[in-house]
Amino acid sequence: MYKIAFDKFFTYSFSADCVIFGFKNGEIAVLMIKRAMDPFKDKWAIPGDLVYPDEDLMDASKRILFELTQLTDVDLHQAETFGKPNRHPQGRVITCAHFALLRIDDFHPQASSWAKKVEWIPIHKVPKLAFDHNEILDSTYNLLKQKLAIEPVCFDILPEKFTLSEMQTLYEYAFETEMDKANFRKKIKSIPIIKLDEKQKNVKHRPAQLFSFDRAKFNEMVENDHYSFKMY
Amino acid sequence: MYKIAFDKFFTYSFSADCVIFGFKNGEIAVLMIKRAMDPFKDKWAIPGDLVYPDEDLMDASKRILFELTQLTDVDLHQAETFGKPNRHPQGRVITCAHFALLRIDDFHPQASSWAKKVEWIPIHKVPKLAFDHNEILDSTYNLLKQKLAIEPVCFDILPEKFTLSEMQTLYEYAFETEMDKANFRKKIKSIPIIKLDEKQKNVKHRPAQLFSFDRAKFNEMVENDHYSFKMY
DNA sequence: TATAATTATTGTTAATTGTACAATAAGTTT
DNA sequence: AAACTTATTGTACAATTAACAATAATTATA
Repeated sequence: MYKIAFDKFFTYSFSADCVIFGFKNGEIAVLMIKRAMDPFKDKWAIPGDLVYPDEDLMDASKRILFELTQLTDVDLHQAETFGKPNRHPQGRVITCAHFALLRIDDFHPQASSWAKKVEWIPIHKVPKLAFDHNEILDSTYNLLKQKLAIEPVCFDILPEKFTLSEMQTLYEYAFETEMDKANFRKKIKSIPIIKLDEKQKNVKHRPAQLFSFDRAKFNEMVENDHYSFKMY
Repeated sequence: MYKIAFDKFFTYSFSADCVIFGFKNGEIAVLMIKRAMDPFKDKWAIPGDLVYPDEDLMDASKRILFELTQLTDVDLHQAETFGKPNRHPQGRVITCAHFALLRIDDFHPQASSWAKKVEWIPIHKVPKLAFDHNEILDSTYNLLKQKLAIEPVCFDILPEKFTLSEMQTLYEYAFETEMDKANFRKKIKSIPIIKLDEKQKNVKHRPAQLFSFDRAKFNEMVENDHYSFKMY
């Protein structure tokens, strides 16, 4: 087998990046940190750092996300791996992107370690980022859109109690298309959601009915009936 | 940043694996090599090896595939990355799986380097493999099935000239479901395929019409009409 | 208090697509 | 020539989608 070159620092290392998506004010946003150190000091970046030599990738992602943003209990999934030899100015770093969807209101990220700031940035307002992080973000956002079409991940990013209009707005934002209200409701008829005894509050118009996702029923349906989630 | 440990060979290295799919005799098959060296000597494995420190991931995949099987001009795509700390008995090796679909009849793999044998093995007859390669194969095959549902990749794996029954058989095999012939033909009506002036030969029954995929038309349709490929 | 404005929710119809199954066609084998 | 096998086309009905109309429940305003 090929021997790694031992005479240079950083010749061959591996990192994990965590692309965290949320939904707020009708926009999908991504959690970014401002770097407190070089390279790319003061630039916005996706939270990420090197994986320890004996550490599992997923464990590393969770540790790194916690170190930089203090977030815990985030359900991460693997995305694309980026390995251009020159993507890191200080040496060869191959990085494996991970992503998660979470309810912004239920989490309270705080900058720590070498992260100077943490902030939710709407996906369409993300500036030029450190390293190849714009490319990583694009790839991962595409993956998110694909997931939204075939898995019930919208309920990971919507509030626990949501209105049908909020759900529709999420899909309209992600798919960049306007949908008919009546038809949207018919389209989602087969998804098991629970009509709550609660309505929207503090809105300047007729308050909408609140719903929540019936995950147990959904899992049961998938097992029994070959139900498959489809939104597009 | 974390420093990689320099005092052990193999502490931290990176490999690329190439999962090559083909379609023959009504079965999806995968190209496997028999290992000529330890660890897992004489076991079947997915072609793969270490990435050079200054080599791009995709370049590495192509080089490695060529070194082990002599295949060139294979269109590889990235799949999942596997990074359990103990997945390689000799040290930490993170591997990035890649996959390709090709027309078996157009390629002639030959074992070379430390590959003792190369062989197409039907996906449902794959034995216990070296390392975590069964897991890698499963993950990549799932990706293939997902692609078959939403992209016209079936035409990469079917012969250049194919019959509609062959196409149906491929989908029936991948989705593990029987389909109605008449309805299958209606379902694919919107996919641009060219009816050739040629029929099947050397069959013991009425020969079927041959078709080929009209990729130019397909690309045009995607651009103009928001056409989207859907098979499920 | 009535009316306008806004958003939520439900309904109606026609067009499209999917499903089940029948019928016919074109070859090969006996 | 008849039987057999597979290819190909057609038909009728069900289910889904899409466009658009209508109604309901609130809040804001005159």
